[in-house]
Amino acid sequence: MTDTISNQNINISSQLWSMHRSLLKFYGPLHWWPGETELEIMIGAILTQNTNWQNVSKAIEKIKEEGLLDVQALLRIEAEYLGKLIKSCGYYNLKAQRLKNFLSFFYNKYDGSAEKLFSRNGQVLRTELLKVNGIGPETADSILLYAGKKPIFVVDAYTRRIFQRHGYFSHNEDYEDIQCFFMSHLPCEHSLYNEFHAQLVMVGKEYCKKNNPSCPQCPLFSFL
DNA sequence: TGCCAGGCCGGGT
DNA sequence: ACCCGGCATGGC
Repeated sequence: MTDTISNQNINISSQLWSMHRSLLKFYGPLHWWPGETELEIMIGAILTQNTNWQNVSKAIEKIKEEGLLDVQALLRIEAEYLGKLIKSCGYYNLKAQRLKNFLSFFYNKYDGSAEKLFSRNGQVLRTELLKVNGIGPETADSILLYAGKKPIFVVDAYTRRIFQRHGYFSHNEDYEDIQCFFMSHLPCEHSLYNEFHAQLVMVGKEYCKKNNPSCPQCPLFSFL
């Protein structure tokens, strides 16, 4: 009985590892997250909520053009003006406020210093981030993994959809269930989680869209 | 043209 | 504890 269970677990682990290796061959190293500083990555994580990255990068460019990629500068300007700058990424009023919520937290509690922020324990910081209005589990984990280099697996719509299609999930697992699935079957390394999530997003964008059946060109086709 | 994108919140059952 | 509507632009 226990043998069966642990064999299954070993099996899942090797499947996941093998998928990751195939994707590495297919895409090469992806060097995520796109963004030069921790602040830029964290802003991107909020702006990309339910939004195409292309629209987000335009918004970030605007902020940079205005010389406002700075915690205090962004806190000083009106939310309405910030909304105009980030208009291209959609939900711009909402996201302007969410950015300000996060930046206030970041500035008031950590002096706007990424070094101070990420000197905290990952799980402790996660619960703090989740208290900020506008930061949910995926945004918190993206910040922790990609800006903070914490070994925390990020789950997004693509991850869910791809592994549903491969028969690992049904449709009612919550975020924590899926995150636990990956973290319990993979070594706890931030570089692995970084690369794997980036790979899943690439596969999702190109081969696993919503109403787009799996095709032989998909690098994960042989795993179906 | 219509559908989709790297979610999250608040209110109602 | 779920379920749902709202938020909104730009690309294909």
